Amino acid sequence: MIDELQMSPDTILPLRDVVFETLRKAILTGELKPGERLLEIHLGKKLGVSRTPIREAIHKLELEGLVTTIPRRGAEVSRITEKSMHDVLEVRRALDALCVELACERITKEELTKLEMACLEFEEAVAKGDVKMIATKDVALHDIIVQATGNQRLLNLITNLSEQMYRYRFEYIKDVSRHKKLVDEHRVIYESIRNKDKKTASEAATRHIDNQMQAIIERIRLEK
Amino acid sequence: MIDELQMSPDTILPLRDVVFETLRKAILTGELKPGERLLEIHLGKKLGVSRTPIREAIHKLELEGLVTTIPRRGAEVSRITEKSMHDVLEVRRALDALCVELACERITKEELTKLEMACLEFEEAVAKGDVKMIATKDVALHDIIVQATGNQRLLNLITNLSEQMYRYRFEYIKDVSRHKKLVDEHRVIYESIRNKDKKTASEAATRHIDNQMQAIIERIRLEK
DNA sequence: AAAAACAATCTTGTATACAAAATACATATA
DNA sequence: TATATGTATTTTGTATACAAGATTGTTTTT
Repeated sequence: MIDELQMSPDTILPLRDVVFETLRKAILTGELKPGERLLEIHLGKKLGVSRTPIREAIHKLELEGLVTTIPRRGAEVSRITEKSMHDVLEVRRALDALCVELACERITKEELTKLEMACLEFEEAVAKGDVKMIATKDVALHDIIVQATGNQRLLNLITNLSEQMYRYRFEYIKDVSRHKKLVDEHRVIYESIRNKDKKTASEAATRHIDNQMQAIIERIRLEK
Repeated sequence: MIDELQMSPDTILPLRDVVFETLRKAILTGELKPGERLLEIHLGKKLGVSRTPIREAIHKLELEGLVTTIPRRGAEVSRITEKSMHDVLEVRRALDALCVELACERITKEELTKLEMACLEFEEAVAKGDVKMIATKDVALHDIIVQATGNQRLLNLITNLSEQMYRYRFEYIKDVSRHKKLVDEHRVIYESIRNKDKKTASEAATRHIDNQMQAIIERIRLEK
């Protein structure tokens, strides 16, 4: 007899979710560009589904902030302005500071070990100079910290805010001269969390986002 | 000839938005109770519309966190747990602190005057002991501060988080013994924003939410 | 030639129909 | 009696049809 049997949960993912993920990815990777209109019939034909799941996916994307809709006119990919990105990063900075403070209080020994590992793996990626790997390891590291807060709502919000800056995630990594700074900042964050030193941790996290903000805003100005 | 003509924007509000507002209000006021199922045909009959706008409204509510849906089973009003409320308030506390800090930097003279007025009106309501009025003036006061940050994203997030605790908004006001504290806290917040004293302002804002948290969590424990 | 009026087309908003999955209840079986 | 099985009902998921508003281009008028 079988004691426990777990079925793969996404065997029959609803179409609307498939469409949502597809469009989301297309927007984040820049395949669908800011300002581009999202026509329901057109997308439906392209993806081989009816308008209904397309509509539902578009609405979900709207709530996530990735698309903007005008009544009786339809949806378009949200335009990114310097102001909107600044707004996002300003909030993100505060929430990241909150994250590390809460992590100081609540992180477990296991998570702390994982965090140290993530730091090392990040340094390794930097040593290799592999930009894609650096980005991946950076996300992994921050993920561990958010998880350690145990706050689901905080996790959701940070995930969403990160999404808004996805297109620019390489900007602050590409500049090799910043690499040492990045490694140092991660180390400070890790050590201050280990020492339960909230003040140092939150200052480091704030600086960390500040640096990214600078790089991203610079990039947006260039796009004009 | 007419130079400018502004049409009332909600003359032809889409049905889905009407339904959304209706359901939202019903949930916030407790007419629809946590755990209650939201059946599409049933709601459609009740509101005199088809399933389509109901579905779209439900999805929007889901993204706002007010309802939870299980695939192939449907939606129900989100259940409020002590943990989930704690998560919400923990984030809210940090964002409110951010708000007053940004307000210190960016508030205009006009907004500062409005804020002072709002403080006085709040005190007036407290003097009268009118709980409903106190709640209204409290919201108005905080609204001015969020507006003063000029950060649209922050405004959206705080609005959403406030929504999650709407049902409990009277809890910390009903207790008359807390009234003096509330008035004092508002005054400290106002004055420190005027003096551009970020530290004092953010500490006061944090305490302000902490007090609410205490009252609300207490209330939730009693409900069990 | 410029502005207004009109018509054709496109696109969203809403309703409805049908398919598939989940649930509940009754019946059969050990 | 407890468990399993089968069936009817309910409910969501998706497709499609139709109505109404928005857009565009053309024609008409001044």
